[in-house]
Amino acid sequence: MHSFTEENYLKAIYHLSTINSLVVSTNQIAEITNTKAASVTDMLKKLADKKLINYIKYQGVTLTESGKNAAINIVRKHRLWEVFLVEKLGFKWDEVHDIAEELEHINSEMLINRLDDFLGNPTADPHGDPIPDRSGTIHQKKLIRISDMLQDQSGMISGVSEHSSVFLKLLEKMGLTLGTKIMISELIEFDGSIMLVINEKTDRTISREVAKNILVML
Amino acid sequence: MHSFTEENYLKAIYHLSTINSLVVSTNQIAEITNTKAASVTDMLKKLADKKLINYIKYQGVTLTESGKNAAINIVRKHRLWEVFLVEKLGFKWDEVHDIAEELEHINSEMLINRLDDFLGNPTADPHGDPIPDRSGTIHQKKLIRISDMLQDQSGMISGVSEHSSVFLKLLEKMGLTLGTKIMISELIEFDGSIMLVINEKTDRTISREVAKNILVML
DNA sequence: GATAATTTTTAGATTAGTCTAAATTATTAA
DNA sequence: TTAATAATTTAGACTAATCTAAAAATTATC
Repeated sequence: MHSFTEENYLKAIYHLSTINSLVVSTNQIAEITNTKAASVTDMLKKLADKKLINYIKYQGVTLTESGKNAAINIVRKHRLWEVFLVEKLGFKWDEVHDIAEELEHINSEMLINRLDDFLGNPTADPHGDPIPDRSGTIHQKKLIRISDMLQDQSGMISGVSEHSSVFLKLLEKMGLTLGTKIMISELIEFDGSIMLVINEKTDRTISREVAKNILVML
Repeated sequence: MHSFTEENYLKAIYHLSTINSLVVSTNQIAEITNTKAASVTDMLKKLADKKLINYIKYQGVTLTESGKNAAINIVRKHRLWEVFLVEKLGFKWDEVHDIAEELEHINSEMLINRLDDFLGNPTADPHGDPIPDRSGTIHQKKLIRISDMLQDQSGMISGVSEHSSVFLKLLEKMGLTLGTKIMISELIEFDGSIMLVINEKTDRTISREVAKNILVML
């Protein structure tokens, strides 16, 4: 098995590689792992020795097949535990991240597969992110940002691209939680804010910044 | 918070202090933590600095009030997770120890109290060991070993003092699980083995070694 | 109560993960 | 296309937890 720390680096590299380019830089990793670039370099050598990443000095890293599998497995565990915390223990969607960060490192395939069954094999976590199945396959639905929608388009809120508690609490307060139906009633030219109708009833205006972080299934 | 390792030492000291004397020796700790005495000495200094133990060189250690609270909290978490694994995920009583060893270090009071409620505030784990309540109080029932019972005495199996998978599987096979009623039908002088009647029906003979590790409520 | 055996501690090293500061390589911009 | 800037790596050091071997203290034994 990989150490707690190695797992966190793999996860970080994986997440970064899904955002922009597949190739991830030392500084990017340092930033999201809250470490310094020098520490990252040390760890990259170690992960490369274990054939979990492809690493060329000064050129950035990509995950190998085996590194990617390890990373996806951690993501699977993280998201299943989040579902458990929300569905079974009654946590709110903005409260589960830190606890799941710890739980994701518990090592037992049997445990995680039984948890998966216990939860009814969910396909998405409380933030709408897809849960990899036990073979590592991720069934990602096509989602677009509200900020990319056109006038009169409608859809259902199915994910978020910002997971901070502040943001999630705000969505809650505005009634913009997962499963909510929305329709774009107007695009405000002045500041890019967007007016929408929630569940065919309520009117609401959201800032462009908020709109960019809400993902909708058309 | 205390480190993973510190927690394991506290737990070890706690368990040892409940077996024989309250005062625990360096070598005893080394044995159950799978480390060497020299390593234990180092850690004892650290725990003493943090006022978690009372430590005098060469004289052994006892837990302070704060050390004991920390230890009991870990025991609480361990046992609640064991109940979860057995009751909710369908693990057998001989399969849960190692996973609970990992889960017991997850740090969140809210998590553990919600888990407690989710499980219906159980008072004993799958091996019959008492679960400390959220204030740290342990309601230990009076149990005696089968090996200490007299001819014709009867009672209900309510705990075990040996937690190895081999032993637990054996009990399972012999029908001597928690909740089973037994009656001592004969004490064999020759080898100390014991004949008993299970649930007023089945006859069975168990060795003294097995009898010493089964706990009964009269 | 002196000596032998056992237990415990100290000394000095090792490994994983981290850091700062300096050196090196890559990128940007004039 | 060279100089400045930014990113990355190396060098050397630190902390937590561990180890072996040797020294010191305690306990047991005669």
